[in-house]
Amino acid sequence: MTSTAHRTQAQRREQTRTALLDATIDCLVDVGYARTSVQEICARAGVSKGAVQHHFTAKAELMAAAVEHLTTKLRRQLAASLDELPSGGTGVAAAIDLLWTGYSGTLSTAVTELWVAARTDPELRAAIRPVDRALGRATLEHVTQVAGELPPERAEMLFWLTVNLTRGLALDAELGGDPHRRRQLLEEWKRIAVLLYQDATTGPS
Amino acid sequence: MTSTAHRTQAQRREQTRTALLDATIDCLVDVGYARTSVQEICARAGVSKGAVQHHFTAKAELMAAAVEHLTTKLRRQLAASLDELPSGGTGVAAAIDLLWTGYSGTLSTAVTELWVAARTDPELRAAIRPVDRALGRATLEHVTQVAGELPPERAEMLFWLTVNLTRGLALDAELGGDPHRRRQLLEEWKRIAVLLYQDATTGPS
DNA sequence: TGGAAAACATGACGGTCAGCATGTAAGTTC
DNA sequence: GAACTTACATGCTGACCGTCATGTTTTCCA
Repeated sequence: MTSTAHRTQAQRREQTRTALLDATIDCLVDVGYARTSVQEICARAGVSKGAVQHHFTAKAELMAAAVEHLTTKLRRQLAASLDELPSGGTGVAAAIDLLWTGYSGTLSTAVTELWVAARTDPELRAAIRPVDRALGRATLEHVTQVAGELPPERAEMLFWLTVNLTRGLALDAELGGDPHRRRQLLEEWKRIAVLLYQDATTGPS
Repeated sequence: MTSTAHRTQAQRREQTRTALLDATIDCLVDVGYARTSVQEICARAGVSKGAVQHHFTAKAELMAAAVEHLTTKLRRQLAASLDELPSGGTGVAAAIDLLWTGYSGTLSTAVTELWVAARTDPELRAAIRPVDRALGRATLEHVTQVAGELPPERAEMLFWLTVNLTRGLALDAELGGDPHRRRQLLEEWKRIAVLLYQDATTGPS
């Protein structure tokens, strides 16, 4: 951790800025969007309300910045779990596992909070949509890179099915659904996906 | 609509109570959980804050009651769309459509709001869990009744996969994702499910 | 080395929130 | 029809919210 002695202005700025954004994410995960107040955020970040005022003109702007911060973090995490995979395309099942770990972590929990909040907040929604779409495309690329050679149309279908299923499962997990059943469902889906993969490569219907 | 003249006490009570609960649901759908205040609710219900105070000791209790109100409404809606189906088991695809319409309406939007809020609110969570589990079981029964004769284990698997996929799709819909793609994904999933159904009946792996 | 500028802290303001005390009207009971 | 209970309305209170005006510290530059 960088010391507090003799930091350049850019360093100071960047440091408290990321501290604020990280604190915002923590807040979303811990207390939810409804109770994510500026006071709570800067309490966790260890700065004053004046600081957040200096960096972001309004709370909405902070949230918009948090969205970007979140997606870059998610992308980084995705890349990291990609590196951990055994080399070479390890198939559809591995790709699905990848997506599940990506969509079931704390970062995605924060994303879900923002998503649901954005439904009734046009400003936040406008901030989220492009970033999320970009993340989706990037993830699709990374995943197809792992999944092996599928017909691109079929791969995209499988990807979006998996993403939406995973999001649903993540929601279930958030509310303390049965983890065993989730595991079972995911395994079943992997079986199905592999089966479909064979269909698509050996003989398209 | 019942007139306001000469209502019995029980009628008065029930009337404003449901008015409050309906207003709560409207509020959740329109402005989201974060901005669902007691004032806003009783403004929509056309009653005063004293009324909600009289019926529910605290806001949390109102929300808990709203959860029950919601699930009973959902159950009613499910039964209604069941009646609209052509008689006899119309297969897996019809069952999936049924689930999709159930999970993509405004009622489910409200449920999602409460769900996400409940993640960080133990009290609300405790109120939701049992009711939601009961709804899940009831829905499973109704759906299997439509889906035709599947091995019960297989049917339950398909059911939960569909539910979670549908919830993910509903989330996507809430944020203004591409409706065409959602339709496409749902059709694809129906194709897959029917395929699996054949597998399960003709020859289990 | 001293002044300008950026980064941050402090305190206050208007507004809204949930909860409560108290008052009023409608229905019930005798 | 009068006492009584229930259903609801009104108005207040303390707390918290986001925002802003103003002061203080830190870095930068000449």
